[in-house]
This record gives sequence, structure tokens and C-alpha cells, in this order.
Amino acid sequence: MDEQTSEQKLYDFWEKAGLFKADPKSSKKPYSLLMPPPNVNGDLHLGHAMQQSILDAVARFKRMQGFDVLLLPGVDHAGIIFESTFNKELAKENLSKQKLGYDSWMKRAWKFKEKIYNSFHNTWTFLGISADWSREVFTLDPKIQQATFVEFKTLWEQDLIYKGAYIVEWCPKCNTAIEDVEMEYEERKEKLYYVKYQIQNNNVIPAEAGIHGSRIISQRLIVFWTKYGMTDQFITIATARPETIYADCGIAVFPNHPKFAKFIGKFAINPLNNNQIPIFEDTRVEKDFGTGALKITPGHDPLDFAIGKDHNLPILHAIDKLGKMTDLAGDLQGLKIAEARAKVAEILEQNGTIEKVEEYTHSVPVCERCKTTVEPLISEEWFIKMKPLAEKALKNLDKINFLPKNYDKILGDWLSGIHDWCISRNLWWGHRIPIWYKGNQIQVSKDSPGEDWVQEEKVLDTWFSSGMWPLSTLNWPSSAKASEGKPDKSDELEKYFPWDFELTAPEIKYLWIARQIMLSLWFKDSIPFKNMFFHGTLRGIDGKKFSKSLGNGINPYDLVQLWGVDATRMALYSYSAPGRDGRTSRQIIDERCRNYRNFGTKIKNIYRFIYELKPKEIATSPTAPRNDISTTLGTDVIAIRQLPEKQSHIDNKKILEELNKTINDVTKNLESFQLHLATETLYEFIWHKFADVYIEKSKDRRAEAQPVLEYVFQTCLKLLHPFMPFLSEELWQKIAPGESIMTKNWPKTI
RNA sequence: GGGUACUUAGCUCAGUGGUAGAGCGCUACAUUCACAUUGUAGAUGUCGGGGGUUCAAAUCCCUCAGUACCCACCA
Repeated sequence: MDEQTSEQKLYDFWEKAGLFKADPKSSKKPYSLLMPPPNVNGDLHLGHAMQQSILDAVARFKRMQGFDVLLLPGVDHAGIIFESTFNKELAKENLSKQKLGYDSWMKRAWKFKEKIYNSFHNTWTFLGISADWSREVFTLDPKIQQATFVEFKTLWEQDLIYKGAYIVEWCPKCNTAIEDVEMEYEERKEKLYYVKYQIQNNNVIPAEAGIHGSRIISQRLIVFWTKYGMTDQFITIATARPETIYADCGIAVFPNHPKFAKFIGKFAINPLNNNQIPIFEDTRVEKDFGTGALKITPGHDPLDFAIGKDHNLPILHAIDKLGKMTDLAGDLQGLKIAEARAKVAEILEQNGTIEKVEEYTHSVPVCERCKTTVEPLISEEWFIKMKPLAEKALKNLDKINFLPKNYDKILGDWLSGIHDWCISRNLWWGHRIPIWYKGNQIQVSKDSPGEDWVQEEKVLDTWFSSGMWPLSTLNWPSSAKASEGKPDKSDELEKYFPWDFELTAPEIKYLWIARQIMLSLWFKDSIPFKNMFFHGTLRGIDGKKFSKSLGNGINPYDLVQLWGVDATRMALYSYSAPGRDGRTSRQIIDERCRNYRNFGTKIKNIYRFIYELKPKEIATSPTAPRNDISTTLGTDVIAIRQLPEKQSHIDNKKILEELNKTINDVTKNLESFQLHLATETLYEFIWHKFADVYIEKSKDRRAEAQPVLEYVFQTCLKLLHPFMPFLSEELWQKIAPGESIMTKNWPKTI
């Protein structure tokens, strides 16, 4: 507990001294790091702690190297996940979106957001993150609202935004569209019906068959076919959802189907309503599934929707948003899906169009909240045409240094096969789409264009705003305009963009990273960041992801309480190899933390030995703190190093050479963001070379060794500072009261 | 189905062409010494299997097997 408060004190000291602040007016070269904004949906977990510790180490390193460092923090409103989390909270009080209504729901949502926000700040502070808090941004802040609006308006004016039909997953019970993340999959045993569709023969369809009539007397079909010798004149399809047959609009078969190819271009007859539906080829139909023919129901299936779109089929709905049959189903209108399915099966059985029924186990998407089977439904949504943006990104991908390297190719592949981005969401939490309607008129506007204009109810996809994060956090577009007028050196966008360093978890490489690259190039004609670091994911010991529901998460706060911040950070760096996942458990992470806690203790003892237990006869040596102790000492040590062999002890030369090597290695490893190697090098040098060997042997010749002891130790503190900020600062201030190690220069070799 | 990685000491992982490494654990010894949150010494591995390239392969290539993740899909 004592340690915690002393760390808090140091943190306050740094903040008050303004050491975290970037200075756009500074003449120093800029180095900018963008914090990936965590989602406001719960406490920060161990993965966040690792991510932020990496970020902080790089920032502290660059500051000491003499850069004007901007580490810009922020938080993402995270539409879907936030709403889902928040609505679950409300459910505990037996409340819901519907019950509260828009205004009071929103009020409570902001309060909930504040609560999470505060917990984020605690975590950042106790981890020692040296971000410039005066510039902190939330994705719903006014300036981000403005940037998002300009983003939308520009794309709209460039004719890249359009409204189109789109399949959304609809939960009939919650009466809302739900997102992938809100879906679960359940293994269900269902029946797979093989249904025969008669082929229409233009020549021989007698009126008596009733094909053109209202509803055929189904039982008579088979009799009829047999009578006219047409028993092989049909296509069989397999379906698990026969009730959707009412909305069938076509039948697709895979190319060169041995049995069905001859029917291409003809029409099939819907066995439920006798509609004539076209038969055509499509490569998306799988040869080996079902019969190789697929009924196309664009209103109720995403694949069918896509196929239907390409073949200009209409979109019909047999099921409505409440999960009930529509008027398309005739007598079955109003029935629930399950009832309708049973009825349809009966009808098909009666009219002899069922070839066979198979037991069939497959996973069915269900709503995570109410476990109701989710129904795909067509809905009107907003899209961006991505092709031109992706093409520009593809051309510039090689300008970004990806770690690990192969992400260049992974993102490239994705960009090459890009499809349009659906940017609208049926949520309340987010940026409202700035579209206004009045009758048939449409306008893009931030505020109401006047009386009787109604705003689009949907909000924008979270990634639509966070995709602009690299620009909007630096006050784009207003600063862009300012700089167009007359160049101003203090302009922050010009100074800090593109960002020098960005890092994130690999699972959002497409959702976030690819979009940032596309949007930055589109709006600013520049890559958003120069170095893109994908860290690994911390997983459970079984290799599976940590998750709240499994309860296998590890709270960084617990570790910090037990082992201290610096030790926890060091343990996390040991997992920070780019792109490498780490398996861990509370026990294993504790082992590592304990090891680094011991390392910290070792360092404190080295300090005690060198400074507090300095023999009296050298107590007045010229190594007492001055303005810059390291410079002064460095001179002394250089002198020692340059002494001829006989006068300078061989151990001195050896340790100074090894220190040089350590400085080089640590610097190189930090420059290439290999923090796991940097910390390992330091650990090895300080403990096993400096303490175990040099210090031990120096005891016989203490006075002579003292300048070297001090020099090596001070250099180590500086090298250690990016990783163990608190311990290094605490000891530095004991050596040089009133100074901060943060303001010292990064060590150079001598 | 498409993609990406991983497989090295009992465990968790580094190392990516030149005599197998760390931490934890294990064994033995030491300890009034800055530090037992310690020190010294030690044991433990055909670097997933098989094949190839090379003077030389844990490291490069091919192949098989297992594991995990990402994306898509499940008529």
C-alpha cells in the first residue's frame, strides 16, 4: 500500500510538471503515438494493460531521445457493444430501451459511460501511462461529431454513399436488428426437406392443371405429371425452412449440373403458390450440398439475397418482423414460423412434392439475449462504395512499416477483395446519420434544415468515426482548413500527422486499421501512421481467449496491488513480441511478476550498496549530484576508460564495454519495438553481469570502482525508465533530488 | 470452405543458417558480506513426425499431424 501511494505521488509530480504534455510550439522533432481508444463497455483487462504499457514505453523512450512526444489518449463509444452491455444492466432493474424511451435512456447511458470512463482513468494512472491528458478525446465529443459529419458529407458529395437493401439479422422477440457480436450459435436437430418443383413446359400446360389459377389442388399434381409423362420434369431442392417457399423467386443450379442443366432458362413452378420462377446457373451454389440446386429466397437469406441481386430477382417476404407469416402465405398468414413450417410440410406431403426428409444437425444463429432463432430480413441500410478507397490504400500500403511484416499482405488481400461497407446501425448510441427527409426530399445536414424535416433514425457504424481517429483527434477538418489558408507551423495536424506509432490487437485489423488507412489516404492523401504494431493476444492456458462469460480474465489491478506496477509492466513486456500470442494463467503471470518484483528489489539493493553504503573515505568524491550528474560522471568514466591497461582495472573496461553493448542493444530493440528483447537484455546485464560479477569483485577496490559503479547504475536507471518508470524515477530522485529522470537524455555509448 | 500463426527443458516462452537459451520448478552446497525477494554449482531437450536444399538447419523449402485464432458460410 505504501508503494502504491509513493507511485501515485510520482505520477502527480510528473503531471504537475507538465512532463506528459506535447508542445506543438517546441522546436524539437515530433514523435506521435495514438492510443487505440478502448471500448466503453467494462474495465480494462490484462490485454489492455499490455497494450498501454507498450505504448508508454515507446513514448518515454522517445521523450528521453529528445523528441516532442505526443501520446494522445481517447475512448471509443463502441455502439453495439456498449448498447448490449448497457441494456443488460438495465434488464437487471427490469428496464429496457422501449420502457425508458429515447431521452431518459440516453441520459442514463451517459451516466453509465461516465462510470466506465472513471475506471479507465484509474487504470491508466496506476499503470503510469504518460499520455497528454489535456488532449483526451471521446468519440462522441463535439469535435469528433464535426469530423464525422464532414466525413459523411464529403463522401456523400463524392457520390460514394448510397442507400441499399441489405440483409440484417432480426430477432423477432426483441423486435430489433441484431449484430454478429450479439448472436450465438446453437446446434439444432432439424429436418431437411427435399422438395420437387415441377418444370413449366410452355407447350403442354393445360388449363386443367390450374397452373394459372389461384391455388392448385395440390394432390392432383403427381397424377397430372404422370398423365402427361412429365415425371422427370422437375428439380429437387433441399431446404430446412420450407415456410419460406412462399417467397421463392428463382432456382439456381451449379454450372453444368448433370441432371438440371437442361432446365436452365426455363421456369419452375412454386409448389405452394404456383408462381413461375426462373431457373438459372450460379457458381455460388455448392455442387455437393443438397441436390446441387438451390431455391432462391432473397428476402430471407443472405446468400440468396446476393444471388438474387445479381439476377435481378424481386425481394419477397413470407415472414414479417414479428416472426409471423405474411399475406404471401395465404391461409397461413399470421402463423408463427414453427407452426407454419409444420403446416407447409403437411401441404407438401399432401401434394406429393416431398421427395424425402432427412434428419439434419446444423448450427442455427440465435439471439444472445433471448435465445430466439434469428431471422434474416431485408432492410434498407446505408453503404459506402469502397472500391476507390481500397485501391488508393493498396497503392500506399508499402509505406507503412507493419509488425509483424506479413500484415502488409494480409491487409492487401482483404483490400483487394473489398466489398461495400454498411455504415448504418439500428442503434441509439452513436453518431446519428446526418440525413434529413421531407417527403421525397433528402438533405445532408448537421442540424435540422427547417420545419417538417425528419432525421434518419439510424446511427453510424462505430468504425465510421473511429476510422477517422488519426485525423479527427488532431482537429481535422478545422485545422486542415486553417493550414490551407496560410501555413502555420504550430498547426498540430501538420506537425503530428501521420502518426509515428500505432498499435492494436490483430482482431480489428480490418474493422479499424484497414479503414484508417483508407480514410486517411482519402481525406488527407497520406498514410495514417508510419509504424503499425500488432501485438499478440493474451489467452488462457488452453489457448482460448479470455472472456467475461468464462470468468478466466485476470484483472491488472490485482497484479499491481500484489507486485507493483513496474513488475507487472515487466511481466507484460515479456509477452509483447509482435504478433505472438501468450498463454497464461493467474499462476503463471504471478510467477513472472514475482520474478520482476525481485528484480526491482535487486535494483534497490544495488542502489543501497553504491550510495548509502559508500565507504567514508570516498564520501566526498566528485560524484555528488550536480546539474546533470550523468554528464559529469560520464566525463570521469570516460577518463577511467581511457587509462592505460595497468591503471584502469580490467573489470572496469569490461563492464563499460558490456554496458556499451547493452545501450546499443536496448536502443536498437526499442527502435524496432522489440520490447521483450530490450527488457531481457537489461535484466541479464543488471543482475547477472553488473550485480553478480562486477559489484562482487569491486568490493576489494571500492574507491577506485566508485565512479564506474555510479555511472553504470545511473545509465541503467535511464535505460530502465521506459519499462520501470516508477522505480527508476524514485531512485533517480534520491541521487539527484528535485530532478526527474524523464527529462534526462537517453544514454549514449562511451 | 478461405486465410494466418504456432508446435523448442516438467510449465510459460525467447532465439530464425554456424558449439541448444531465459524465467519458474527441480538437486546440492553456501550465507553475521547491498540483497534469502540471495549467491554458487548442477541435472533435464533426437528444437512435433517425415523428406529436401546446404560444408552446416530449431532456423530455408516441401509434406504430414496436432493446436489456436481471424474471415466467410452452413440451402
